Amino acid sequence: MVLSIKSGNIASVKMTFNKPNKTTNIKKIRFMKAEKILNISVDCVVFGYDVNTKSLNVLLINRFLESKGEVLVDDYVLTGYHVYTHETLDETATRVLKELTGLTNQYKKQFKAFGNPDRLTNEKDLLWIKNEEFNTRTITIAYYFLLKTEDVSLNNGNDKATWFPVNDLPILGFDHNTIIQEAYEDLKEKCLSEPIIFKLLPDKFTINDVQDLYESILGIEIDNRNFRRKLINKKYIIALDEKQVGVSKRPAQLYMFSLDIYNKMFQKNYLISI
Amino acid sequence: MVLSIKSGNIASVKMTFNKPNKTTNIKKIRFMKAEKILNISVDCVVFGYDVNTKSLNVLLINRFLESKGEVLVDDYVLTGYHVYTHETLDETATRVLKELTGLTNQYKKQFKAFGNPDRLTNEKDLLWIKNEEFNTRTITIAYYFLLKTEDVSLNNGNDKATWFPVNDLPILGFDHNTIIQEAYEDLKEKCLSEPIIFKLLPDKFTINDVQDLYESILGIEIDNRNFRRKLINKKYIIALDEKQVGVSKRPAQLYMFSLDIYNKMFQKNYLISI
DNA sequence: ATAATAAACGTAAATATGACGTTAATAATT
DNA sequence: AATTATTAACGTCATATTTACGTTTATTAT
Repeated sequence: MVLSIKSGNIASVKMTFNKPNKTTNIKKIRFMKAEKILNISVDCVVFGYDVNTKSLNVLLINRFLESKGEVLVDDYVLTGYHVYTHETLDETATRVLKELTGLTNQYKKQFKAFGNPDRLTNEKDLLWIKNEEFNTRTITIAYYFLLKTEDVSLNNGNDKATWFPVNDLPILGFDHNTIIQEAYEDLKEKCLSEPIIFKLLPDKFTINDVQDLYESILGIEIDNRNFRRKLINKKYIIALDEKQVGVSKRPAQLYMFSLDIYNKMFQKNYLISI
Repeated sequence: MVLSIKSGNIASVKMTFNKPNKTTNIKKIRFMKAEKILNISVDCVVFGYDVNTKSLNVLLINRFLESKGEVLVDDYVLTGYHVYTHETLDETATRVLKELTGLTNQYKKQFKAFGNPDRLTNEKDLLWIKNEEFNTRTITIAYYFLLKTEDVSLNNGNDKATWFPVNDLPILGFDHNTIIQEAYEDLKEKCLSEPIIFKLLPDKFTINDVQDLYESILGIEIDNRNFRRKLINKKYIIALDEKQVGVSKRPAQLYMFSLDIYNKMFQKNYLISI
């Protein structure tokens, strides 16, 4: 959306941002008695994996602010919004994702709160905040989502959302580079011990797809023969009666992941590995 | 401390709580220009291990509120306080621990934010909040600390702090049972892959001390012979020229943990165990 | 038919784990 | 001074897992 606003110290302002537009928002507030908590927000690191380009991406939105023909701010930030008084933190995160992508029921994890007093105090952030209704001393609860890049259509028009490879991010507004970095660290760790890798892959995948994804996330090389054996032996990795189509070499066997079987088989092992 | 306060709907109130008393606090605010953020707090789960009784404990403080001779609230809660505008979340946690125990430089971890709209809405909580300066819609950033029970002297007089075994907690105020439960789950997980166990033990310990602690935390039995072999083979578990003293059976070898050696040896292994 | 390519399978050594039996050292007791 | 009780500490073997490679097979393109 593009808005013309008069507010703060800046006389005439054009700005774009990922949030419900003012009119809709006011209606919503009157109807649901929703009130934003002005110093508490949720920011979402949306990880999307592109199985074709083998790229782990983060969804960012353009933060654009112009006054009297001068571009004041033009960079990228995470998607996020204030917590409403009536909702849980999880609900805020779910709402934010839905408003940006239309998606619900994606894997989501609250991984850390960021609350340094100086987290919103660089020059561009201050310019931006002047035109927003929020507090400089805002604490944000950060979540990350895991989904498939292909599930998100970026043709919604209004939101200037763009995928960036997680290893090739621009300098972001606020403390959002830090937030992504910490989300990524958490993802690296968690994908080793929980089957969340499959949240990033299509329902039908090849063993090599899984390996490529692990290599993308972890930045390492894995021996294909050992990896293949390991995965195939898992009861919850199920070979389908299907093979790849449209490939110009020997087509690979397709598999699926069964969360049901995983959960039934799962038993905490207390292996101490320090 | 014991305070007599007139505020809210309750005419004459006696209350005790773990926080800087009003006078000190106001002075501090004037001097440092400290201002509490009224809807953001930090709560601390202080885990303390008692190597003698082999008990993993949580430090709780008594929440007591009396009006006209009637006891309105008399239960336990975690220690916590509002975040000041000038401080980071980590600093808040450090401050809260120091005010309760006098301790600094203890292992600390931010593990989750709790922000359900109904988290402070049971009867006792509402009574309590009436006499406090904070918002019913408060979000708390929860930390846990790992230390030795013996390092905390509870004879400070004012604070009614008490150790409770983590597996035998009373019903707590606010959502503090939930918070402790989640801290405990995080601790269970983390102690398997990081050498944080040693934060709970004295500098000099026996192999059996470590095993007992693991068994306390995880609630499992471990084969002593296999566990011993495993630990002794670690380069960073260093045998000292000392043995236990004052035991009435064969005294055990004392060991120490070298974080230096651990860090030098440490290299991330990307073992995929899903 | 043949070549090129990637998928898929195989093998052996090294390492780690789990289950259990045995020995050694010390303090208390006689 | 010898004996006993008790806990610390060491040892062994079978099995499972990991690592490091070599080999075969199926498919498409030529």
